[in-house]
This record gives sequence, structure tokens and C-alpha cells, in this order.
Amino acid sequence: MAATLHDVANLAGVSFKTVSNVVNGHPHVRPSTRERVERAIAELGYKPNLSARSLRSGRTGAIALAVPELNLSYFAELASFVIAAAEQAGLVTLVEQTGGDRDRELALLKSPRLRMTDGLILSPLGMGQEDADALDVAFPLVLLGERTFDWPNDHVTMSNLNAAHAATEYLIASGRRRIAVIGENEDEVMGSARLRLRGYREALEAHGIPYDERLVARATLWHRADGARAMHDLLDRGADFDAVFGFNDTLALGAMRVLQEAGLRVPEDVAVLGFDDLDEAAYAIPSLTTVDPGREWIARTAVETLLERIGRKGKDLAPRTKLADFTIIERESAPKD
Amino acid sequence: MAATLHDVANLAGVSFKTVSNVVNGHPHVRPSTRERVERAIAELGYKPNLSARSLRSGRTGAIALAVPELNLSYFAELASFVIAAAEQAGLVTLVEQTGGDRDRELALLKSPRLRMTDGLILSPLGMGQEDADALDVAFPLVLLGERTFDWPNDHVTMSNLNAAHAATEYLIASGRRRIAVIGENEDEVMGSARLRLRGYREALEAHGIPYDERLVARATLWHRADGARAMHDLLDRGADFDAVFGFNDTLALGAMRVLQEAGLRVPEDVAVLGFDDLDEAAYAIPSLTTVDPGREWIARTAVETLLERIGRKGKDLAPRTKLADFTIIERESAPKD
DNA sequence: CCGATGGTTTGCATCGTTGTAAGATCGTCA
DNA sequence: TGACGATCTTACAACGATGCAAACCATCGG
Repeated sequence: MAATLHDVANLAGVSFKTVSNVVNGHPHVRPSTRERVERAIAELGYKPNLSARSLRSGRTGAIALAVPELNLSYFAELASFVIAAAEQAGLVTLVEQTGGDRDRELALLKSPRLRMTDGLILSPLGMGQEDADALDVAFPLVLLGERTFDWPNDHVTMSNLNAAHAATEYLIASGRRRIAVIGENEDEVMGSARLRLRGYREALEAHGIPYDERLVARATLWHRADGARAMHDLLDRGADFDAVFGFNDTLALGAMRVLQEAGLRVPEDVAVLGFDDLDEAAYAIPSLTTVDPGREWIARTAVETLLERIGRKGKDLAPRTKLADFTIIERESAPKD
Repeated sequence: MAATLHDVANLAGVSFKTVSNVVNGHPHVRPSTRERVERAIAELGYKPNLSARSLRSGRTGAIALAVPELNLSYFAELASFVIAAAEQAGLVTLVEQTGGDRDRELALLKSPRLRMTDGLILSPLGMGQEDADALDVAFPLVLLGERTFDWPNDHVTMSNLNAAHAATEYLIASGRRRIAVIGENEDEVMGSARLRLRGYREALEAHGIPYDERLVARATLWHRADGARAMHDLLDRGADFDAVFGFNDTLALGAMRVLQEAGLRVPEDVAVLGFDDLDEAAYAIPSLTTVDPGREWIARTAVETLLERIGRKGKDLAPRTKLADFTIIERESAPKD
């Protein structure tokens, strides 16, 4: 059995409360006592029982991060940053996968598993306005992704609309006029897909380019395979385009692969622009021009925001929205001109 | 404040222990009582306090997974499978990143943070024979990666040596004779890098091809950037090769990118073979021939093995090694002939 | 030499749950 | 009707830690 405060106390010849004081860095402990206790701790290899500690203190020292899937590189890289940021704050991170499924997202919010943590960072995909009540929870919660619904929570994100607008404008500025998009998803009531589509449309409009539905390809989950499938759709229906804007990098990469299989040259025949700036994007062939959404900032800020909620005054704060800056990274698949 | 057993008991007009019995599906509870209690539970939105439960029961319902980085796609995909397998067993997963750093791996094994979990799945990278003692821990521990040291733990892996041997042979069978490798790392005393190098050498030897140090490029961490750097090294030093075996897919992809930048055609001038079968590999241009190490099997088996250790008889089991089957997936970057 | 002072140590109650054992209730049978 | 199991419910003691308040003990000034 693992050693307890009592065991250490017996060995050191003090009361177990004194050991607790040493462990917690209580100010008034005589140096000689402290040293004796510390020796006993080392000898027994004592480690505090975190269940007991959190039962007593009400804090667990863990946060939960819920993303659709770690298989999606964007979320893997995001999770990596979140875990690192949490660790810096002395917290461990419990990772859940929702599959982007509304029911699983809702179930998670009600799950007793969350009682194991001090708060949740959730990247919702399936939920909509009708789920606002489910999001009005008693524990600290920070949402990743834009505040498009009237949800009572903190949000950390970048402006999907502005970024998509800028990306589209970038393609227009480079001389492209028939710009296809991949990733539209009408099931998603108002998430990134919808916002990015809106940004795309507004940019077209601002430049007097008509919106053409035949250039819009849908994709529900954003894997490479979905991007490939969408590009096949576009090609099969004989769509005529000189650029593709993928709503994320994996879609764009899947599409780029199909383009080249079809004998089209990137960027000569078709420029390709992605969204996320995955590590992979820089090493694709050709390398992928993409939107850098400030992933690391988002991760760090999400953890900070959650910590504020967890803190003493967390309950009193009004819901906040924090926006990251985005940048367009120029690479080979869509040169500036 | 969240509701407790007491609150529910008051509302339902029973003792708090009866509520506990209902929650735990205790057999002898009158249906009418059960129903009354369940209504009270629903009304108050009662959720058991997991800290208290695990203090009492000694089980936390969580496992820890420690990998070098989630940024590395292999580990992201692995983590995804581990989390899913754990969830099926009703466990949540806490993810730690070690950076492949020996000190952080050792620190993790001693960390009180682990008391929050029932066991650990660790993918060690920096540790060696001298750390055997540190691995002789009191909690359930399963290691990912091959048992090359005399470590007192369960191992789940595939045969790095056989897989690398087969991969090299595949290239030889396709007519290549000057096969470079990327990923050698002499710091790593006896991990995957060393084993894969050994497999490579043995395959060469079996076919009477001399081992040529100038064809061996090192890389410590296995990011795309490291693969790119290694390939630059090879090209800069004028190495003469007609194939490259990357010790993982990201290395291979980074290298492939540099090859094509240098005007070399893949696979005509240089065949490229990777290791891991990332989702990405199928969509690279050209698509990447690679070794599928049975990642999902490894993840599932690691969780199962850990559960056996956690179980009643876990302490009595001798250390086991479980080997996954690997397959070579033929794609464009290295056709069979 | 005593009480005040302030640092140092301790005892007790408590967090919310579960296991054990004992108590209450009920129907059944002699 | 009363005793007796069987079924249902309850009381109590942990699990290991922390917070509070009280107790202890030097040291110092008067």
C-alpha cells in the first residue's frame, strides 16, 4: 500500500498534521522538523493522495479538453498546445473525443466524468442554438470556436468570417476569378463552415464576382478523404475553376492530391489555399498556402480564460469572446501573383 | 453547490445510503423506492462526486497516456485510438507529453499526478537500461515500444527489426541497391531507431549489399523538418542513392519534399518508403509506400493489457510482450517493381 | 519569576462516498 | 398469533487529506 500522511508522521515522530503542513509549505514549521519530515517522506516515497486532497479542497488539478478527434491534425496540434499550457499552470489534461457528434457533445456536458476536472474546454461542432440551455452549466466552461449563437459562455477563436474573406481576397488579388470552395456543410447550423462560406461570398461580392453554387463542394468531417471526395465531385460535374479554397488544410491537401492525379497543375492551372497552417502544409508538394489561425495563442488563451473562471471571481464574470489574429502564409500552391 | 447523496436522500425521504444503493444498482431495493430516488436524482441533477468515490474505492476510473508529443502525427493517431479504447472500457484518459526527454519521462514516473489515475501507458524515448529501477513502479504500467532492455514491464509493440528488414527487402526486391536511411539516432541507446537500423543492415547483408555509412542520415526527433534536414545532408554530401527508407512517415515526407525540390523524381530517380502509415501518407504526392505497424491493434492491446494489470490479479502476472503484425502498404513512392 | 508574545505543533471536524453489519419490515407458515 | 426467513433500509466507520482553533513552548520584558 502507498504511504499516507500517518505513515510519514509515525516515522518522523510528529503528528500527521505537521506532515501536511510541511507538504503544503505552511509557513510556521521549524527547519529541523521540516527536514526530519522531508527525510521520512523521501524514505517512504510518500505521494499525496489526490483523490483525498480534491475531495477536501474541491479542486482536482485537472481540466478536460473535448475535441472532435485527435485524428484530425488541427485538433492534435491544438491539443498539444493546450496540454502544454495547462501543464505550465500545474494542471493535467484529460482528453475526450466527441466525433463532432451533437449527442456525444451533449452527453459529455452532463457526464459525471467531468466531476473529475475543474473545468472544460470544448470545441463543439454538432450543437446549435437549441442547445443553449445545455451549455448553461454549473462548472467552468470555455468554448473554442466562434460565438454565432447566443450561448452563455466564454469563446476563444479567430474571426472565421474575416479570415475567409481575406483568404478569398488573396486569391482574387492573385488574378483568380473562378474560385471553388470545399467544406461547406449545411448540417452545421452556424459553425466555422458557415462562417467561412459567408466570408468567401462577401469577398466575391465585394469584387463583383458572382457567387456560383456549382463551385461549392460539401464535406462534413474534414479529413483528407473528404477533401479528395469533394474534389472528385467538382471534377465529375465539370466545374470550371482556377482556384480552390479548402476550409481547412486537410481538405485542401486531399483536394490537391486529386487535382494532380487528374493532370491539373498546382498552382498553374489551379491555385490551392488552405486553412490551419498544419506542420504538414509546409512540406506538401507543392507547399500549401494557408491561413494561420493563431492556434497556439488560442490554446494558451483558452487555458487562461478557463483558469479565470475556475478562480475565485469566476462566477461573476460576464461571457467574453477573445479573438486571435490570423495571417495568410504564402507558399507555392497559391503564389501572390 | 452540487447536490450530494444527502440532498437526494432528503428530497426522496430515505437515508443517504439507500440513494447510494440505487446509484450503484444494489440488488435489494424496492422498485417503488428506487423510482422515488431516481426522480429525486433527476430533479436535483445529482452526479456522484468522483473524488469521494475514488478515495473510498481506491479506483479513479482514469488512465494516463504519456507520449513524446501530440504534434507528431503518429502519436496523435495512437492517442486517438487509446482514448477510444479506454472510453469503451469506461475509462477516461489523461494525456501527458514528455518531449521524448529522459528527465521528463523519469519525473513523470515519480509524479504525484499519476495518483489521479489507475495506471499509465508510456511511450518512452529517452530512457535506457540504467533506468530499469525507475520503471519498477508500484502502479500498473504498460510500455509502448520494444523490450530491448531488461525492463520489468509489459510491452506492446510490433517488431521493429522484422518490419525494417521487410521494408528494406521490399526496396531491394524492387531493384534498388543504394538505399539511404533517415532517422538514425545514436543517442537513443536501443529504441526504434536502433532496431530499425539493425533490420536495415541485416536485410542488406542478407542480399550481399555492403553497408555504407554515407547513406545513413541522422535525425533526433522525427518531424517533417528533421526529415528535410537529413535529406539536405545527404544531398549536400553528394551521397549516391536510388531509394530512401525513412524511419517514419514524417521523416520520409520531409525528405520527399526536399528530393523533389532538388529536381529528383520520386519514384523514378529515388524510391521513398516510410513507416507508420499515417492518414497523410495516402494523400501525399506521390502517395507514400509505408509500413503499417498495426497502430490500432497496439492501442487496443495496450489498454487491455493495462486493464489486466489494474485488475485483481494484476500484481501476479509476469511481464509480457505483445507483438502486433505489420504490413507493407504499396503506394506510388515505391512501387513493387 | 510571571504573564504576555508569537512562533510551532496538534486535535478535531469535515469533504462525499462505499462496505459491513445490524435493524426494520413484510409475508408466510406452523 | 408469533416466530422465522427474506427482503429492504439504516447506522456507523472508514478512505486520506485540509482548515480551524486550541494547546504548547520558548523567549522576553517588567
